Formats: sequence, C-alpha cells, structure tokens
Amino acid sequence: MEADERIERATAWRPGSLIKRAEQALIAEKSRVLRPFGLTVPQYAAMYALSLAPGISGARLARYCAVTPQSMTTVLKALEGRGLVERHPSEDHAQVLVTRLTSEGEALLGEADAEAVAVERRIVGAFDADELETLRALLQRAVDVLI
Amino acid sequence: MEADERIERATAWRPGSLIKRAEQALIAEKSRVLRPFGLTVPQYAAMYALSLAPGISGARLARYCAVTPQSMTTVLKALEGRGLVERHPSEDHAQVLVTRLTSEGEALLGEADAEAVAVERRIVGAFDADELETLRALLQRAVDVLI
DNA sequence: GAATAACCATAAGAACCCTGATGGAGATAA
DNA sequence: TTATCTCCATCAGGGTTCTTATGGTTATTC
Repeated sequence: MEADERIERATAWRPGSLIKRAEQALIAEKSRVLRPFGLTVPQYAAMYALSLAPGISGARLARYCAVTPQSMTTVLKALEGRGLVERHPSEDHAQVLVTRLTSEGEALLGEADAEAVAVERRIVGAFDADELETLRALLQRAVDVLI
Repeated sequence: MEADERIERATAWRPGSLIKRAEQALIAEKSRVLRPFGLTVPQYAAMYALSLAPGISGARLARYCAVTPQSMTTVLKALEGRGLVERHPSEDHAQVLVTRLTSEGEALLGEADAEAVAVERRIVGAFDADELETLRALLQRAVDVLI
C-alpha cells in the first residue's frame, strides 16, 4: 500500500519516533525476561532502587525511578501484597513510610536482576566506549532542549 | 543523602535509563503543548496517521503508531466520541472499519500539528545533520539488538 | 511563637498499554 | 470443497501513568 511510504516519509525525520521505538523495544524485552518472576518493569525498578537505598520513603523512591509518587504507591502496594516489600511508619517522621525489601524480595530481586542486567549488557555490547558516550551525550542534549 | 550517589553510580551506565528519560521528556513536552487542544499524545499520533492515510483500518493504524490494535481501539473510541473521527464498515471487507478524520478532526489536527512539529523541531535544531544521523543510527542499533 | 514553604501519603478519575482469548471474514492451497 | 492461514475487531483483566486535590508533618523564616 502506498500509505506505508507516505507515512514513513512523513515521520522518519522526527527524532521522537526513534526514541519511542527504542524505549518500546527496551520495555518489551525487559518485560519478557522479568515475566517468569512475575515482575513488571516498574516493579523491578522499584525493588532495584530499594536494594540500593533500604528504608527510603515512597516519594524519594518515586524520584529515583522517575515516576510520580502516586504511581510509586500503586507499584509498592502490589509488591507489598506479594510480600516482597514491607512498609512501616518512620520513627522520626510520622508521615513517612519506611520501605524495605523483605528477604523474599531480596531473593527474587537477585534472580531477576541478573536477567535485567543481561538485557542492558546486550545494548552496551553493541557499542564501543566512544559510541556509548556519544549516545549518552546526544540523548542528554535532547532532554535538555525539552525540559 | 548518600543514597543519591549510590543509585546514580549504579544506574548511570545503563543505557536504558537514558532512553527512558529522553522518552519521558518527549512525552511530557508533547502532552503539554497538546493539552490546550484536549488531545493526548496517542490521540494526536492516531489523527496524524489518519491524515496521511484516510480510510485505513484500525489494525493498520495501530501498526503505524506502534501500538496494539486493542490500544488503538480505545484511542479511536475517544476520538469518535468527540466527533473528531468517524468509522464505517467497509464495503469491500465486512470485518473492516474504515476510519477517517471528520472536518472538525482535520481542523483540530491542523492546529495541534503545528505545536507538535515545533517540539520535534526543537530537538532537530539542537543537532547538526551529522549528529542527527548518528543519533538515529545508534538508536536503531540499540533496537536491533533488542528485537 | 506563628506563618510559610517543603515534604509526605493518598484518593479520585481518566488514559494508556499490554497479554490472552474469542469470533468472524477473506484468501489460498490441498 | 474443505482446511488452513491471515487479517480484523473486540471483550476481559491487569498494570502503569498522569492530573488534580486533600490533609498532615517538618523545617525554616520572620
């Protein structure tokens, strides 16, 4: 159909579509490797950040994962329901919920992280050091002109 | 807090986080400029593709916009409810719904597209031709190793 | 000490996206 | 002609995300 080329020609110059495709492919592949563990990508990201910063508040966790606090709340509720994380009121700040991985959470994260890291390594392995730095710099510039 | 640097150091090498930030910034900015028109980014994308390929089926439209047919159905229902697109059974294929922009849809798209294109131009303007081609090639390579 | 700003958690509502599964229609090959 | 493959639309269910708004707590500032 001729519409294919017409649409291709009209959208190919837009950098946005390239970035979208890359992000989509990344999400799809990570979802695939995480599915056996019953984890979604945002759930994995939250658990990974929790492993690096145990006892963090939900709001800080949201900032680290680049989502809104409301989104993080729903993610944490799902994880809490599965017994992978636990939340308790902070002793210092009454309105803060201290969040930690449970031992089951740590065990599951250990397995899942190996798969997730492997996906990232596949990307890293496709570039040399210079190319990786170039990609980083170009994407950063795109972000800078957008914000 | 020390957790900031620890998380930063542990995630900075992952290309996935860079791509995610870029996509997030892009979505956020496009959402912002499209909001006055009452359009979301996927709704705009669908209308834009429809303007290039009038009378296309929902399934083909979904492929062009890189979403599932189910997602496209919900997008089109919203647009249809606002009178921006219309869908009629095809005369050739009984199971196909021919989809077109209404005149109001075309008018609204004309205004919204100017804003959306401006966002893309801001990105394009931040790079020279070589850099743009490099970004395109690097992102394409990342997609290729993931698929 | 009181006002202000900054932070935290959360509810409500709307969109989006996905996977999985169902059912119907057209085209092709045995 | 029948079986199969492909394409289309859609339902059901789960998960993520956002905006908008509310209410409470802590720290700072006047």
